[in-house]
Amino acid sequence: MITPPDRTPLPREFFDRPVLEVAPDLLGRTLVRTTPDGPIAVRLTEVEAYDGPNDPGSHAYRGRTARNDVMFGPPGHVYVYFTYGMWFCMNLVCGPEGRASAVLLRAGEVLEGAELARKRRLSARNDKELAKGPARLATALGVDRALDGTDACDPGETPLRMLTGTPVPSDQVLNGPRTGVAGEGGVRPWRYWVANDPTVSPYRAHAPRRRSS
DNA sequence: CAGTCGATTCACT
DNA sequence: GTGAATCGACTGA
Repeated sequence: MITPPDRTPLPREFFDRPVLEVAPDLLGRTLVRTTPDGPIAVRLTEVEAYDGPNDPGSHAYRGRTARNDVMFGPPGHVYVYFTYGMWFCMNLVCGPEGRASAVLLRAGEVLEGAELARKRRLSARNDKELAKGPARLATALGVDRALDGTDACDPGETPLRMLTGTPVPSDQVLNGPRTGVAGEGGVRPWRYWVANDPTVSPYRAHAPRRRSS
């Protein structure tokens, strides 16, 4: 249940800060996806920071391309990418504009619209797994490339909005190496999660794939 | 223009 | 714990 004070949209200034400041501050916030069937609301419990120009793990590390274009735009917009041939993951762009930094939304607790999320996440064995992992989160919310570039700060009838929610006190925020990131970029401790939260995804190191033939 | 591999998930052993 | 699924963005020739 979301109470009125927590329904306030996060202002753009919230995202117009260094990504390492924004990432932990997003924990406990509410992400709302509006669909024709109704809203789905998620409390964020796990995120990862990607800092464009300095970060070998970032999609923006090698410059602007058609795919990562949104990362180079204004803060507060949603960057959605397609990966492993079947999944989508979503990020929120941080400031300053043009730096191409963003926060990957990795997991959350479904607060509202669980019936809708379950229909999209048939393999989930319980509700804790509905949004436990970045692609699962996007799937549960019905987020795909059509939402790439959406302004999450727009107070109007946007399909996706970030609300104030209930920020997590910093003594309940843990951090560590990023999940699945190759090379030296992986060791940066820029993954943040809520301590002892059952919806946080398990850590996995980057797994290099065997060559075919 | 072909080769490589990914900010992952799921089914199985 | 291991491997398959699946496709398109990016790279380098």
